[in-house]
Amino acid sequence: MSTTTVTDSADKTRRKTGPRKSATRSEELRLVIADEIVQGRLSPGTPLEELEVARRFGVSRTPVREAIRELAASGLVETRPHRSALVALPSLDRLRGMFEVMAELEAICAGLAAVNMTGAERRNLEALHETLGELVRQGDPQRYHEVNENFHSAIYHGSHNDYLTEITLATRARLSPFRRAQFRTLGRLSLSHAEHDRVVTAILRGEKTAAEAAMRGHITVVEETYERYSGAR
Amino acid sequence: MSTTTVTDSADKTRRKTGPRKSATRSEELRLVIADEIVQGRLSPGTPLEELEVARRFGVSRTPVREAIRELAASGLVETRPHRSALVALPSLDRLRGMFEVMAELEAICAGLAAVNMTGAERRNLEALHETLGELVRQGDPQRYHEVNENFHSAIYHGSHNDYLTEITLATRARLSPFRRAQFRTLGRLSLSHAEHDRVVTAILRGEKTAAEAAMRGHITVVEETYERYSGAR
DNA sequence: GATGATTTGTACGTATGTATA
DNA sequence: ATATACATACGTACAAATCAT
Repeated sequence: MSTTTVTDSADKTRRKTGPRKSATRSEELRLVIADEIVQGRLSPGTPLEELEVARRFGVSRTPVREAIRELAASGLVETRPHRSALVALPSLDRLRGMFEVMAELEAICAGLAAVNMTGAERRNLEALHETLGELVRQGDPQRYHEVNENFHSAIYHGSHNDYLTEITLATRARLSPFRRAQFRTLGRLSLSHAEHDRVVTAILRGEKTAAEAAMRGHITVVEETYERYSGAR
Repeated sequence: MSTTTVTDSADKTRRKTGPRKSATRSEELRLVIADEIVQGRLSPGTPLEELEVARRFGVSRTPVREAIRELAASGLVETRPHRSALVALPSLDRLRGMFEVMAELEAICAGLAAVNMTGAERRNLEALHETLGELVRQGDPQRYHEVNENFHSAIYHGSHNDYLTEITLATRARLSPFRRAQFRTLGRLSLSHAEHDRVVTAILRGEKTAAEAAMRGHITVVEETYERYSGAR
């Protein structure tokens, strides 16, 4: 039998409960696929065939097409007319450029955060930093990675510039498939934390230029870590 | 020169002639609508009804929907589920943030251009600068505006960082509907050129930091010009 | 607040373009 | 080189949501 009329559990009525599902299928697909790319469950270069994706999610090709269109515009996938979309696979040159921009964007965020963060935001940043210190001591790369994301996000938001925060998050998402191996070694973990310390100190003191420099250095080191693991291409 | 020229009869077959039309209707629509927004022919806040747009271009709703989706992802239009898309109308606060980011992005471009530009690129930048000087003397705001776009684009490309160039161009496009009144006064024209001079001098000398500072100052002044003309909102 | 009109969201069929034998 | 296979591009029909009255 065809899979039409999905029945989808008798609940068609409006449910205010539940984890805030997105209103349209396109949007839901976009979020799920983006997450799969960012989390690395879909590797760069993987083709996204409309029919295959549609079957996988039990929807028609239309919302799939629209989701892919938006993912392409946001840079997570690449499309060419009359050919299947692919999970984005930037050249090494382009990746270098993206890392360079990432360092500058994060530096700008840190500089603005040093000036604009509220007292509560500064205390929160300090707390995150201390948590990360604990995780270094415990040697937990997995959780370090998670809290590290929050640490950086806190600085983006601390800039009090929504547009800056958006493009920085977008760039981070596009780079995320290529920095997976970052915290494999404990040495890198502890070095990262030492660099964070310089960033936090500068921000808490309100020293804009120092915060920028510290963050720029931190991100550049991250890039070098990537280049070592990725090898030539 | 081709003498045949069959005067497009019912020509549905492949026509290699013509001004390189884009491959798909969606893409063509996206480019045309984006241009209308950037050029100011579609004002911020204008609704983009799918059927109306479809009729205007003589196509079905499908490619219109896809074009609008991509424009939304690039920030030129805003969409909300089950409601018509609108030409983007950012709050004044958000606009300030976007101008702030623009200044930083252009500063980064200028700094990298100072280091990375080739000899040919430097000569081309100098030539553009001289042309702009001519246009100031002639008092031609219209053409100044046009060449000014090329001047800034030349610096973006001079960074030799494609990703940086892309997000800078995208931000400029999103801001363009809000800096229309920039060169209304001759005083502004001549001031702009004086600022350019500092930028060009620093770039030609390869002085990264000076180029960044000069460009940052230039863009900030542009913002202030905007704020004066736009009024409170 | 309910109802009809309008507009968006999704499904599906067919045309068209691309790659491969 | 022509033909064939296959995926996307577009159009159309209908369902669902929003809005205007």
